[in-house]
Amino acid sequence: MALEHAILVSLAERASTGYDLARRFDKSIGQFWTATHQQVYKVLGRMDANGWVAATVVAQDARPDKKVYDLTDTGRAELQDWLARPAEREATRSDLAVKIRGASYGDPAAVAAEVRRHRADHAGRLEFYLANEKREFPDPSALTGHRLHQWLVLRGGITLERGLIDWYDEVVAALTPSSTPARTSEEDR
Amino acid sequence: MALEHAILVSLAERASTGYDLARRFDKSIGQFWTATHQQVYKVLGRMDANGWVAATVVAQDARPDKKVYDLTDTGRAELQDWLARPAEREATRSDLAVKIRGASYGDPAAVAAEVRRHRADHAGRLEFYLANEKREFPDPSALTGHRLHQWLVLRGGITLERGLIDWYDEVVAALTPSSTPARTSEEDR
DNA sequence: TTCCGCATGTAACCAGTTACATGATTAC
DNA sequence: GTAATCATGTAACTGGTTACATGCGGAA
Repeated sequence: MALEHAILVSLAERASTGYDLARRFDKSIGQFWTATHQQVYKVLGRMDANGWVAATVVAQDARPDKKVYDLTDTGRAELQDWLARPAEREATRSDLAVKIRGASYGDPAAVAAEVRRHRADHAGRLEFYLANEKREFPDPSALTGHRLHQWLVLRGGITLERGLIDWYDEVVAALTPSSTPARTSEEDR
Repeated sequence: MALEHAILVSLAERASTGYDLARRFDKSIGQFWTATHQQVYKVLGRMDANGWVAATVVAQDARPDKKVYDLTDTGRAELQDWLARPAEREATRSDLAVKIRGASYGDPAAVAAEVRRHRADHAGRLEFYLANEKREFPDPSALTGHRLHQWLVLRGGITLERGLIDWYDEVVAALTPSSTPARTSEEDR
């Protein structure tokens, strides 16, 4: 039950339409919280009914009308309150880890290949984050306020991606019968 | 839809009761997949109906009867098949990250305190994993087969916990106005 | 006597996913 | 012509959580 709060944070940064929120959940915020547009609209409706957000209908030409949502005072108070409440430790769920654990009940080489595929995927994502960091936060030491906090979350993404990549490398090395003990290239670090 | 498969892996390692499976999901397997006993019983029922597992009722004295589940050939085939299928990239969800991102809309110091709390929690968990590793896998280079795979998953847990701790340290440092620039102790590394 | 471990479940609920639906404009 | 972008939604379903329920035996 935290999509509500992720939306509150997102709207605190900038008033937006459901459509736009959904897109933002594919990008920066989506690093640690994702949502489809359907889910966003549903929750936004509930939040509106609760008085946490309010919509302004904006007519556009050559475009469908849109509802721009913004926080109400109640919403802002709820956000503040939520920030002070303790957060649950989040349950990590990983299909791939379960597959690694079960590798000997199938074909370990196939599992290794799958790990390699995920390794590449995460390497790409890491590169994307690093490029973002360079572009958006060229001078981290000068950051304060919400820009600093945004950067910190990006740092989290970077650190976790690096961890995953390291781990996947370890797994691939252990699962590959290595006729050549040469390691995979490190070009992403 | 992967609790099924986590259970298949768990049962491949050892036939067990639902109760026992649920407990194991709090421990080793639970590192990357958790489940309550209610959920386990429900899924186990479905798997039984599907013919993936079969139960043997064992009467006990001074204890309630129990149903010991084991894989059927169909279940084993399904497990093998699943291991060869590609795994989805798992969506990371973190309340705490959302709070960090939104810190300036509340009290950043309170968020920092919360991060510190999680830091301690993960440090404890890391210690637990490291102790496990020492106890259960004293000589990793000698490992093969499913013991190797179990160790690899434990390694993943260790790597990810370390990453989280590093990140939390970075966040705490950035969020704390640091009259004393002394870092928090490193006793967990 | 009170709590913990063993052992199994049902029922209600909630969050999130997938499929389906509409409709205009703009870029290739 | 065809796909992508903007823009909003409904409906059915699924996976998982929370609350509730039962009952014995042994340890503190």
